[in-house]
Amino acid sequence: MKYWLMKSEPDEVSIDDAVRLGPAPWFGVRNYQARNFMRDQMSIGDGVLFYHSSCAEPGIAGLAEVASSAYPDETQFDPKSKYFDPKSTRENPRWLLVDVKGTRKTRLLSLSEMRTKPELATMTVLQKGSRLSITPVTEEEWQAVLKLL
DNA sequence: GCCAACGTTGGC
DNA sequence: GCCAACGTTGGC
Repeated sequence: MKYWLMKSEPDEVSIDDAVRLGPAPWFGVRNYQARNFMRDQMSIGDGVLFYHSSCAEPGIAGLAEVASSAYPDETQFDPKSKYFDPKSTRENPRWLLVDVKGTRKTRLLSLSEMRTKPELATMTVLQKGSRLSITPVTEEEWQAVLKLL
């Protein structure tokens, strides 16, 4: 059992959407490190901190869990999608994803509040220059976040 | 809209 | 394989 923080723009998919939809493909990741986490390290049932980014109040907005193993992201094959990748083929797909199931909306633990908590200071998402949309969360960090929600 | 930080691309 | 140029992320 591992833990993760996954960023989503609430204008695209919010925690409300994720809870309502149930298990849904986490499409659109186009970064190799983030892809590799999904491909190599995620397992069904892993805990996910659902983070709202690029919005008025960025922060952790709810909880979710990994709901599938990795499989190809269909949007890479769709020329009409903004995630289309002309260099990818069905025989050798470049981009994989997992299904993520929103489990519950929580209070918003804002980025600014997170920065005030010493017990969260080790979180990758808080490190300077960190931009990855998927980052691992330690057991200690996970427990510390849960206590604050 | 700005810009720091980081990732990717492509010429050599 | 290096690295400059360019693109993207994402908070502010």
